[in-house]
Formats: sequence, structure tokens, C-alpha cells
Amino acid sequence: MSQSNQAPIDSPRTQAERSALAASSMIDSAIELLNAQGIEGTTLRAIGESAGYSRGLATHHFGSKAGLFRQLLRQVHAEFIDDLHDRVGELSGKAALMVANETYRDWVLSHPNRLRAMYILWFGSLDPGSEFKPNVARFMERQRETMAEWIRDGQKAGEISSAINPRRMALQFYASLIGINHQWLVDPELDLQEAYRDMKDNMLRLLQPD
Amino acid sequence: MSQSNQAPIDSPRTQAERSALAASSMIDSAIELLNAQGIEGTTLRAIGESAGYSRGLATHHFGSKAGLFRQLLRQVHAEFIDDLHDRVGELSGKAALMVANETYRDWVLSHPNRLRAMYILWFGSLDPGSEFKPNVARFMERQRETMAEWIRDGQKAGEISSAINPRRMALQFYASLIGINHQWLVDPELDLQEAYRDMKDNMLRLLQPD
DNA sequence: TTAGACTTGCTTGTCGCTAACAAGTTAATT
DNA sequence: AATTAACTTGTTAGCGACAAGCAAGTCTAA
Repeated sequence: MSQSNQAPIDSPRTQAERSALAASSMIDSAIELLNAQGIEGTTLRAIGESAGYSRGLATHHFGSKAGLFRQLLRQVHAEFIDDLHDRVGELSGKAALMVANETYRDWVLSHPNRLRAMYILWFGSLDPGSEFKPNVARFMERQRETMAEWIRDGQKAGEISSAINPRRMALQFYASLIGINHQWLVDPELDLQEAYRDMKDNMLRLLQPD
Repeated sequence: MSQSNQAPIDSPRTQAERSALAASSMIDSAIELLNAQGIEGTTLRAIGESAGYSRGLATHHFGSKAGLFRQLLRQVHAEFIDDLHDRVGELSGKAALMVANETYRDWVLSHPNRLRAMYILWFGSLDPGSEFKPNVARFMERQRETMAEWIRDGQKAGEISSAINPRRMALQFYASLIGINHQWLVDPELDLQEAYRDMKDNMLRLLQPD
């Protein structure tokens, strides 16, 4: 297998830089490998070597394969949340929900490999033995709570039906998101943008006060 | 690891019976192991031995781990479809959609291990290297098409809004189902029955003619 | 019916690969 | 120069997969 990344030509001066670069290169390699080969094909040896290092460095840095995936998820989760936060800004209620929908859709287009890697790990995480399932559960719970908060704001503003239970409706919305992305991963022919548009329309319809 | 199943005391007389019993015992063992240990922990050795046979029989029967999972899914899919068909009967339109929802919910209660094993494999199937992804994709596509047909019937009968695109709405409904089950698997504390009830209410609301 | 040939079900031996850990080497910091 | 951190290499147990062999069941012919 050819090396898709290379060790830096000018090695960084400090240990911290050297270490950080190695970790980040290996995370990037892992994302590419997850997209190309799946979880099984993403071996620690392949991660290290395709990042330009030895077969053992990934283990040394992350302790275990699960440790690496945990770190990978932490990073992608943080990137997504930062992006979402920037785009939602001071919005709340319906508007925030719509922007969140669009942020997801745009990630599919702009960072498809990162999103796919994240979902591959999410869906792989429900193995009873999985060590990073708690990370996934916590992230999803926080996302749902954020959505529920937006719904509450929208109710106060009168733009969302007060008959709705925010926490439960957030769960339904989040389920739609996950289910759509799953079906897209299983069948890449699926028109994801159309599905996102339909989901958005349905959400608006369900939120509307009578 | 103790053996949860045992080889039959009275060995069946014919080769065909012997073989069928072995295959079925190993599939059952695999379902239990998937629930207890996940995909990784479900080794071919454990499957064979916990069914009362040798470490090599699962490989011999199913060719590979993927082959075994393929067969497992084929069986569980068939069981589910049979059950669904029995319960839906001659119903169509809204009524059929509601019965399908209830059938799913009841499976969660009556065959939790079978359902969980199925979902573990579904979610594990989107590995690029997965050999049983096509099975999953085809099953889901057929289920969606069945739902779309019910929606079309409901539109003809005037009980479902004619503004709806059946194929696309079926995708949305199916996504909800998958997403809810995923979140339940990640967090078993989640109130699945409540989520199913909410999903049903939302479906009715979305289908309703203006 | 029954003895030997044949077929099928099952077990054991083995190989290459993996994750993980330990021990060693090289590079940076003090 | 001494110490610490980053990285590489050696090694082990366990995995899936395949091949070879053994045992149980089935068939055929006298």
C-alpha cells in the first residue's frame, strides 16, 4: 500500500510540535483509511505507515485502536460543534433548527470523508464491547438537548406549538438525521440533499402551532 | 467461556437433519454472542463451541464470518417479513403503516436479542469492506417500497394527502425508525415505546390531508 | 440383509495477519 | 553530558481462513 501522506520534509524543531504533527497526521490517515477500508481495514500498522511513520507509532500515541478512534471522534465532534456554533450564532427557535439542518447538509458536501468516518464509528460504536460508545452517547445526548433548548425558545416566542414536548421532539428530529445518513451510507446513490430538504419541511410542519 | 447450548443428546438420524441442526444452533449462538460481546467478540471459535461443536465448524458451514452474518440476516429478515405480512394482512394505507409501526415495537419486546443482533449487523454493515452491506441495502429498499405502496393506496382512498411523494416520505419514515433504534442501542435507558408512540403521532400528522 | 464404496459432516493442524506490549534506539531538552 | 521524550523494532497471543484428515451417514450390488 502506497503512503498517501508523508513525514514532513522540515521536521519541526520542538518535541511538542513533532508529537502534535504525528498525532494529527495519523488521525488524518485514519479518516482516509476508514473511508477506503472500513474499521477492520484500518489497521494501526496502516495508519502509522501511511502517515509516514513506523507500524508502532499509532499504538504508542493512542494506546489502542479504540483510543485512537476515541480521539478521532473527540476531534471531529469538536470541529462540528464549533462550526455549528459559529453558524447558529445568536439564533434560536425555528431559525436555529433550520441552520443546524443546513450545517449538517453542508458538512456532507464540504467534509464528506470526515462525516463518513464519524458515522462509520458511530454505527460501529454500538458493539457491546465498544470502548467509545459512551463518547457517542454523550455527544448525541448533548446535541439533542441543544435542539430541545431551541424548541423551548421557539415555544416562548410563539412560533412553535406549545403542545410539543421539546426533549421528545428533539429525539425524533435527531433520529431522522441519523437514519437518513445511515441509509445514504448504505446506498450512496440516495439523493441526500432531497432527503434533507424533505426532513426540513416535515420538521416545520410538525412544529407549526395549530 | 461456558457452553450455553449443547449438542443434542439424541443425534438426528439423517445427515440433512444433523447439518440443519448444527447451522441453526450456531446462528442462535451467534445472536446471543452478538448481544453479549458485539461483532468483534463474536468469534467463529466462540460460535462453534458455545453451540456445542468444534472451533472450526462455523467456518466450514458458512465459509466465513461474513457468510455467517449474511445467513443470520437472511433468516431474521425473513422472520420479520413473515410476521409483518401476517399482521398487515389485507390492510393498506394508513392502517398498514400503523400496524407496521406496532410490529416493530412488539419485536423489540418479544424478540429483543434478535432485533438487537439485526441492528448491530445493520450498523456494522456500512464498513466499506463489508460483504453483507448489499443484503442490508436491498432489504431496506424493499421495506421502503412496501411503505411507499401503502402510502399510494392511502392517497387513492383519500385518507393521505395527495401532495406527498410516497417514495420520499417512506424514506423519511424509515429513517426515523432506524434513527430511533440506533439511539436506543447506544443508550438503552431511552424509552423506546414512548419514542415509537411519538413517531406514530408524527407520521399521522404528516400524512393528514390539509 | 449386509458389506464395502462413497458422500457428507465435522475436527484438527497450520498460516498470515492483527493489536498490544516490552525493550531498544534516536532526537530534543536541560 | 545527563535526562527526558519521541519513535522503532522485537515479540506474543488471538483471530479468520484454509487444508488435510477423521467419523458418521448413505448408497449399491450381490
